[in-house]
Amino acid sequence: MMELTRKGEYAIRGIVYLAAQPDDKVCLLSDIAAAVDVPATFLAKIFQQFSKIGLVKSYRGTGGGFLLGRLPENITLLEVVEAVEGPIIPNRCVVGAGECTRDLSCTVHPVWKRVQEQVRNVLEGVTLKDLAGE
Amino acid sequence: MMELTRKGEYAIRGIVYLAAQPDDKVCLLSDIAAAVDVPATFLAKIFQQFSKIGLVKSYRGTGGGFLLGRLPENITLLEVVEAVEGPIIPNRCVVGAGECTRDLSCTVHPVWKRVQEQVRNVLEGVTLKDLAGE
DNA sequence: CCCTAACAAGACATTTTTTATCCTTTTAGG
DNA sequence: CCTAAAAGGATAAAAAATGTCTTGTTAGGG
Repeated sequence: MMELTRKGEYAIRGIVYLAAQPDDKVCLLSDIAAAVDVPATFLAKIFQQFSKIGLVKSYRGTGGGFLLGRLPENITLLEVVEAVEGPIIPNRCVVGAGECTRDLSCTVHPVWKRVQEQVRNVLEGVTLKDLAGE
Repeated sequence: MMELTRKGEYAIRGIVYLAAQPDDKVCLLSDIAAAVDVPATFLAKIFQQFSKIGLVKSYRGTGGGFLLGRLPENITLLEVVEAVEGPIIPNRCVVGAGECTRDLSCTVHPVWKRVQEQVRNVLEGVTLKDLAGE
């Protein structure tokens, strides 16, 4: 339970690799994929998602590639994970009122809410700088 | 991400229902299923898992059915969830040494470990008595 | 202006997991 | 024995995860 998918793992590996590169080095997708051992086509999809929300910047054409959208210390693990896995929702109930028909009587509800908060807290407290190790 | 499956939801609903019953009332699976709005055949599988590890007791034949294996205050939500969803493992790495080849270099590892602990803590702090409301 | 390098985007295919259902077997009571 | 009820195994349908392929777009360099 609560397992990160491959996609999530790949996403983290890929962006942590970027974070570990010299500041404005532009990296080829193919190089990143090879370095972190992820299928290049799959990683492409992941980085496209990152690109859309500005987690990474991308350049096309000759000399193109990827680099981090912000400073590593300003990108949290939470952002990375939620970017590819969607919001952290341990239970459908947590989403919001109305989604859970047994809303009022549902005593489990607040428990999942707490789980959600705890997890988010941990992930929010870790930046790519931490993960890249300086 | 981190979403409980239907099975998990059903499991909780089912066993919380049991916990809310008078102490040694034996409940029919069909009644429980109807009450908590879960397919009876599916709930049967879930309760079989519960039964194997003693979370519930079952009796066959006429007058048979299910009741809680222990007092509601002695069964934690963690047990219930792990019984049907397996151990709480946010990331394959956390399982143990050797499972993750990039073990040593994996800076993400300890983060997931912390997530795991936080989640387990929350779920362990809630009992079926809490959930059944008295 | 064209050719090539590189990412973007969408459609498609495969595999695994989830979500069931059904049938047969076992156990127990009456 | 006959019926009630759970146990267990096999199977099936649907959804999600995982990956691939093809085509489009953008940019640089001769």
